Parts: sequence; C-alpha cells; structure tokens
Amino acid sequence: MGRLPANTDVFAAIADPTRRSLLDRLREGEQPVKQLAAPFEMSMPAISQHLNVLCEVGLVTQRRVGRQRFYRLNPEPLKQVADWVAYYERFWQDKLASLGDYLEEDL
Amino acid sequence: MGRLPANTDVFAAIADPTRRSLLDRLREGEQPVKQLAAPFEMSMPAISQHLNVLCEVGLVTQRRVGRQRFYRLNPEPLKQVADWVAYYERFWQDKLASLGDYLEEDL
DNA sequence: ATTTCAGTTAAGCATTTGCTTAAATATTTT
DNA sequence: AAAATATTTAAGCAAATGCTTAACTGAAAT
Repeated sequence: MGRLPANTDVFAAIADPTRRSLLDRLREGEQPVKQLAAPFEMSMPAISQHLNVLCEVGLVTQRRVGRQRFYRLNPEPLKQVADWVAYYERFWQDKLASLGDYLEEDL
Repeated sequence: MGRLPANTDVFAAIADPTRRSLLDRLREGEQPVKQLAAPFEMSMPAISQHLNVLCEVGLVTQRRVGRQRFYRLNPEPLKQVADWVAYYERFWQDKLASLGDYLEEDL
C-alpha cells in the first residue's frame, strides 16, 4: 500500500500542524499570503510550500489580486475525513453510554 | 513548528492508509496480529510497526493470550480529529444551504 | 529438549518531508 | 527605467517514514 504523498491525500495533508493552522486561520476568510504567514516563525517559502500542498489536495483555492495572492478555504475535501471518523464516533458514544450505565449501577 | 512524529500525534498516525485500514478492521473486534495482517500484502514486521505506532498514540491496546497478541480498538484519541474537523462541517453545510437557496431561486 | 508458531526488535535502505537560503517572476510604485 | 513588494521556484539538506530481511523472544506442541 505505502504512504500516499501529502499533495494527493487529504489525510496526509492535514497531518502537518502548520497546515492545520493555516486552514484554521483561513476560516476567518480569504487572505493574502503575507498576512496568513505572519504568526508563523517560518520563512515565506516554507509557508508557500505548505499552501501549495493544500492547493493540490483542493483544500484551498488561489486568486491573484495585483501582486498579492489571496488564498481561500475550500473545506469540502475534509468531508472525507469527517466521513471516516464518523464511523468511530458511535464507538466512543457507546463507551460513554456504558460509562453512564456503570455510574447508574453505582447509585 | 515542524511535523510531529507519527507516534505522538493522532493526525500523523492516521495519515497512513495502512494504519487506517488496520483501525477499520479492528472495528469488527479484538484480533490477533496474524488475522489482522492477513489481507495486507506486507511483511509481518511492517504490520507490527504500524500497530506499534497506533499503540503509542493510544488508538489501540494490546493483550497477550498465550503466544498471540490481541489488539483492540481504542477510538478515543480520534475525538481530537472529530473535534477539529467539526469546525469545518458548518462551512460545507453553509455551502450546501446556499446551494439550496440557489436552487430555490431557480424555481 | 527441540521444533514450531506468533510476534517483535534490529539494522539497513530508498523515498519523502519540511525546512532553509538564493535566485527568479510578476506587479506596483517611484 | 529602476527600485520595491509579494510571492514562487530551485537547490540542497537533515530528519523522518515505510518498508525489507535477518535475528531474537517467548509460549506451545511434539
């Protein structure tokens, strides 16, 4: 099977904390790279590369305005993650339920 | 920031498709390694290493019975993923809503 | 006691990753 | 036209990843 490259797989793309942070920041709306990169202690090229990965998996889109490049969130590919993790939600809900039962027994 | 190692971060742990498959298989219940590894075209050590990663992030637990090692799913760490992705669900729900509006306009 | 079975640990390797600095590109300002 | 600004591309590197084969550990069967 092997690990799929981060620029073709959503799961790999969100494995990096910097990339997750970038997505989080983009929730506040479309932003140019410089503004987006500001809080990170990392070189611009590093950020640019991360944005490129996000772009390739479709998590962001690009739009050029003058010499700026605005990036915008496109959360749809995250559905894949949401769908996958949803299968597990029932497990910890069950566990929570059993804990509830256990506590009730104790009364 | 840098990428956190896969054996300390849930997001990194589930980035590998083999590891996700292992978790998926474990949804059917506790299983010994050999049975768990059967469908994969990969050496046992490879599987063992993957299981070890899952163990270290707490996604599975181990139990020894004779010379077998039973692995059991512990989905709780996935809550972190579910919580993170939940913030984005509203975005595509909004998008879906706007699509709904758009379709209504069309009528 | 020795062989077999289930699984892990060790060592090594090719590839990928995330980063850096330096150079390129494109646009805007002067 | 030249300088400044915003960003990407290129090249290079150390570290991490996923895999393999070979050697080990421990329990069970012979």
